[in-house]
Amino acid sequence: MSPGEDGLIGIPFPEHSNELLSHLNDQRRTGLLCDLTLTSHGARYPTHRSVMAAVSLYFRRLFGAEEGGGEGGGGFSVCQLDCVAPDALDALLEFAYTATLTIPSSGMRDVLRGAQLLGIQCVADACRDILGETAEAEGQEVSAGEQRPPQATSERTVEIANVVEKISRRKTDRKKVKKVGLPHNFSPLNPLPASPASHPSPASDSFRSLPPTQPPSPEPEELHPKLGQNGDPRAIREPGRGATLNGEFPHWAKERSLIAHPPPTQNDKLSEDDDMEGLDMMRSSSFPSSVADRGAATSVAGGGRKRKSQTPQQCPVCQKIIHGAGKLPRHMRTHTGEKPFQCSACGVRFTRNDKLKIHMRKHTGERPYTCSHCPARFLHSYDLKNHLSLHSGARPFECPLCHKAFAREDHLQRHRKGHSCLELRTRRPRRGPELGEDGGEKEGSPLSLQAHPSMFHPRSVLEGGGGSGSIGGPSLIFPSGIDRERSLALQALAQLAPQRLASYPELFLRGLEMQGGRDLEREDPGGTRSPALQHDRWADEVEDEEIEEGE
DNA sequence: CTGGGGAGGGGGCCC
DNA sequence: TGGGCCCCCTCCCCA
Repeated sequence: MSPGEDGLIGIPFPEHSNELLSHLNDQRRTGLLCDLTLTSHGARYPTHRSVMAAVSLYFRRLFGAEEGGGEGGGGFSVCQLDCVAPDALDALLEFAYTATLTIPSSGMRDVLRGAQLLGIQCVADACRDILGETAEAEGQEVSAGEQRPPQATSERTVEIANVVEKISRRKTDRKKVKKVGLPHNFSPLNPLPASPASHPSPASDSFRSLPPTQPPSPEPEELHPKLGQNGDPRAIREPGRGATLNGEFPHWAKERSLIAHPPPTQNDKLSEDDDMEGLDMMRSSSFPSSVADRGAATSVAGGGRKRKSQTPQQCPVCQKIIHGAGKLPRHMRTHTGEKPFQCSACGVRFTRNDKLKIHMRKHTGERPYTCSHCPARFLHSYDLKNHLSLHSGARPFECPLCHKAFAREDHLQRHRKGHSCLELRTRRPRRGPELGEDGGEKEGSPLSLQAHPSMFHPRSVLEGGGGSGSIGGPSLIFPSGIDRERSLALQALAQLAPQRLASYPELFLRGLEMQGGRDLEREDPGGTRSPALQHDRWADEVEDEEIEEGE
């Protein structure tokens, strides 16, 4: 084999990053190999310097300067971050190790503040979106220029101190998970804005002058760091070795060009060409989002990354292969529960605008599907199709057990599931392995109910608890109170389409709220709802019946 | 139990 | 590549 580039084979291990992160999180929780302790108001958080440097621009700069500056080979072991509320720091650490940000709405501002201070851009962006705030609004006061001199340090620190006090007062409602309101400009038939820039809500007073971390944007409201070299005067270095949150914030602007990405816009794709050091790191710490991404990952080693075709794409949550360009975001909404399309008449919300369009027919009275044999009109084409079978008298769907015929396949399914012919059902154990071989003879018949070996069998991340194939891996730790699947979905969405985080409030809160109700009921943890599984089981039953008839 | 309607979700086609 | 539109399938609910 030639040692040249042609001989290289890229074998992707898409779960590697997830497993790696998961193991690091385990180490963090057990204190294993922790070489850095973050403290905030007495709370201590063992962590890893490498992880923090990877996720936080602040720490990257801090440790980079530490090593480059020769401040000591051992480095800091304790970093006091009293300027970040303990809960927020906890949430940010959780994010760093799980790629999941789980916070109550009441703590959103604390986390935003912490993310800004620590230079965790994507978290800051997400929080800003949730709060309906724009970087522009926050930056109004500090828009004088990108290079605010360090003289601003003193006022900055005072503000931070005040802010932290406010944070402490607000912490009492830490546990209250409230639904964040939709953006004010949300309107029926008008999806949530795709860009946080379209959120006109001003930032809160206590927030305006915090050091911004918004990436460079063409808007004149571009923020600039206001925190001076002593960002937090109360942060003290512990005896011996310790670090304070200081020194590096003025350099945000310098490095921002490395991590920045344009504000989410319609064209905000994962532009691999951009040198998005920080964000790429964070993204890669999440999980593969699609088949295409896996392919892309294989070419990363070569330097320039190519974006392969997005079709088909694999759902990072349920692993399902989604066919069709642009269909994955649509599919992802089935996990996140995001319903950006709201009926202006009744307020019902939908995941898809075409569903909303059909729904609107109820209000407009439009029934475009008219029966040619009777005055019956229908909202759905499939209803008309079913209806026509009544005229024709066709009942192509026959129960293989009791031979009762139905005009609709779903009615046959219901019949089969019910007790109608339960007593006639299979009386022998399944013969699994032979199933696929016999299926062909029934192909094409509605009665066949044949198995489709090629059909995808979705693996529910909720079932079994094993989750070895799920994105986060079995050891990913998700805080109680948030649905695991939706947590994964949120991660995936953040990675797939950052611009869609404009609708993050809905997503996030769906994730927090979804603990029951119809949606969960419909998720069918047992997987029985999977069409493929259903067909397989039916095929088994039909096969059994055939055997019995043969006997 | 059955017929019918509404809705959720996936895929194909097109722009 | 993403979104709109449509068709299809499936499930749930109601009368």
